[in-house]
Amino acid sequence: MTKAYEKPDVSVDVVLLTLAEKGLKVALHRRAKEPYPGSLALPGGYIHADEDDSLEDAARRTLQDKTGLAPRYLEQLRTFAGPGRDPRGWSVAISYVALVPFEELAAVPSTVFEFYSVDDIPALAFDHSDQVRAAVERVRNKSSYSTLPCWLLPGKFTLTQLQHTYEAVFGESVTRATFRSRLGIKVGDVQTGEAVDEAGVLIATDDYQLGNQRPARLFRADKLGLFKRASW
Amino acid sequence: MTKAYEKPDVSVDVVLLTLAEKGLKVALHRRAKEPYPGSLALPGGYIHADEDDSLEDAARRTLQDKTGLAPRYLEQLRTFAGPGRDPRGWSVAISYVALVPFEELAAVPSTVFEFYSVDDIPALAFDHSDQVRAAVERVRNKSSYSTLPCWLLPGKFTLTQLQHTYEAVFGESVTRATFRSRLGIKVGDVQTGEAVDEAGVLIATDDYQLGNQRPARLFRADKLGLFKRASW
DNA sequence: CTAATAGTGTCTTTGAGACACTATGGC
DNA sequence: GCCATAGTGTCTCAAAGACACTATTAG
Repeated sequence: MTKAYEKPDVSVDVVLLTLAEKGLKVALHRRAKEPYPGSLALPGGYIHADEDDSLEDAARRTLQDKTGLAPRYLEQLRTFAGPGRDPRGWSVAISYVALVPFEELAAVPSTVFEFYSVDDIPALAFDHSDQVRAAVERVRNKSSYSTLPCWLLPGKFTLTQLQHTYEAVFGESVTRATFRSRLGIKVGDVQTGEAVDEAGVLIATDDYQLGNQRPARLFRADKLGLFKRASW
Repeated sequence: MTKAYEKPDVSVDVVLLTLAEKGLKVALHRRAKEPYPGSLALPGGYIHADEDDSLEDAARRTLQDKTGLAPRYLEQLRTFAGPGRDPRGWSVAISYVALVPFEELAAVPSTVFEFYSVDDIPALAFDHSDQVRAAVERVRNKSSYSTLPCWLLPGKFTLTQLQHTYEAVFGESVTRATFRSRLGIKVGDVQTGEAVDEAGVLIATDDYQLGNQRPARLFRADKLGLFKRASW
């Protein structure tokens, strides 16, 4: 009963998603080493028992090492495991989802990642295609009842930009008024600066985005807000 | 770069939940061995790389070995890990939630488990309290937009029993008509046997539960159904 | 002034939920 | 007949969403 079972390999993979003009994209890199050299894969790596204090730490360290990025949104997705996903044997991969504004990715050398539309994913190493599918499903689903899409935008954004983000995530359009009422923004509060979404998370700043039109108030979100009901 | 990092221990833990008269209960057993001998803990065990074909297999095997149970509902919850959760060092625990009808537990010897109300959990070994909390949160949340509570009932059940189950999970009552409309059951369809919930998962059988009143049609659910909108 | 986009008031329709009425068994 | 619980029809009120109107900038 106290037989020592062979320990499986344990790694952390990160599904890094961003929003480009044509919709959600996933960041993939080309593997150099065995197994699957030359294949596209998610960024990931082994846990470093001596330096990682948590799984999230390991995920952040992996991204930091490979790209220098520190994503503002990082969430555990699910754990993928089994005897067949890695030719070296029984393995465990704890998968994370990271959301990064497209603008931040300009700082990453273009040789590190290739970006692919999440609705048109090529063949990937290991079970990484499954991980991407699960991540996209999670993001779409969670966006329907939360302020999650805020993390695909820069720190400050207009309501119209946020609306376009939701529309890109879901591939569906709504009217401005409908969008705002879905967020739970009470009419009249945008101008007074008391605008607040249903979850009390969207914060009106005193800055405006100027341009060839009426200036638009800029908002920010500090934490994830959950709506009472799904709405998309 | 090819330094061999020490592999963490990997185990699977199961949060086994059931519904007794006074609400949701979690099954706990008293540990015999180190670490934490004498403490209450979740059932769990190491992965057996030679016999487990998946994580879910490992979870099922664990339950089978300890109790002989084969839960109809089993779902991966989340992975808990870190250097501090087990005194033996960096460890990874993939947590599963299992739902079992109270009736099925009669077959398990009463010495195996003690049942505790999920809203009044004692101190547990490792981070098992966190796991229970997360499991309950998941079950409550998912019940608000799915037919998940069906798995807390025997194979066939009346709509009233199902309503009582939802009410026990949430600790809140509604009228019969409200409950049925939440499921999306169209009026008039219960009697004709075409009754179907919003997700098309509740199946009307031809059996009725008799008693000192008008007989109630029995239903069954084969798979989990998701509603379009949360409703509790 | 016009063009362009931001913000809001109003109306319609849908649907959630409370209530009360009808149905059908055991006694 | 009565009691008890199952199943359903109806009404009300609130929220979702479309549309159109007003507001504020640049040029």
